Amino acid sequence: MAIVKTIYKRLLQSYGPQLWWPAETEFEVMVGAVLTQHTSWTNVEKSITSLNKKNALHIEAIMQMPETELSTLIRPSGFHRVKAKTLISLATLIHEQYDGSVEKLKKLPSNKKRIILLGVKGIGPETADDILLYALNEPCFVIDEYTKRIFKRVGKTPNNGSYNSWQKMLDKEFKGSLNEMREYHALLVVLGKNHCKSDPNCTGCPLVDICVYGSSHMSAS
DNA sequence: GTCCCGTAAG
DNA sequence: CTTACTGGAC
Repeated sequence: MAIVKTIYKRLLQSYGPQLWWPAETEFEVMVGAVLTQHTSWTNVEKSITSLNKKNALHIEAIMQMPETELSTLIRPSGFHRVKAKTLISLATLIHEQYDGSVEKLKKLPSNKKRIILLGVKGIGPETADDILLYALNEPCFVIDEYTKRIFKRVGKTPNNGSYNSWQKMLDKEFKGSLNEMREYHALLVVLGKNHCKSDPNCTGCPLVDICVYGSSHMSAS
């Protein structure tokens, strides 16, 4: 079986369904996707909690909130000034162009949705794909640092290292349902946190035997 | 001091 | 390509 499918099966078997994204609403998924940029999820949770306490985890509240107040609320997530601008731009876009309805956004063709998201300053390809996958029901491969690191070590790398070439390579080899695409990204993140860190910990990794890096780093120890 | 589910700007 | 953006956990 092709390596990309094999890895999915292994990870699902090892870790079970992850049922991502952890959020109450689709807009909350979007907020979380922005806040978790280069930031650990535990810090994002602090921000989400603060926003919830202010009853501010919805489009109108974010849109109307003074930038300084919002940036204070999301402080634990880091890059808070930049991220506050991004969240206000995103909320304003949905409010003004789509009647404040995520459902309207969702109904647009997938390529258009992606272009719209990428048009928001502060939303790049990874965040756009997170939002497409977990908020707008659009199956796609999210290419984050974990994904690249894991597939590089396993021995599966695209011709050039661009975001698009990674995505094309993986989308081509794994045509999954929406739910499977959601699970795959979640499972790769779990593997990245548990084993495939920048300083790798191959002991107990469910992929050691099929990983180029893992195979050459387990014998000696 | 290093690492977090990055992005924009120079 | 490099650097700025930022704070919290370990």
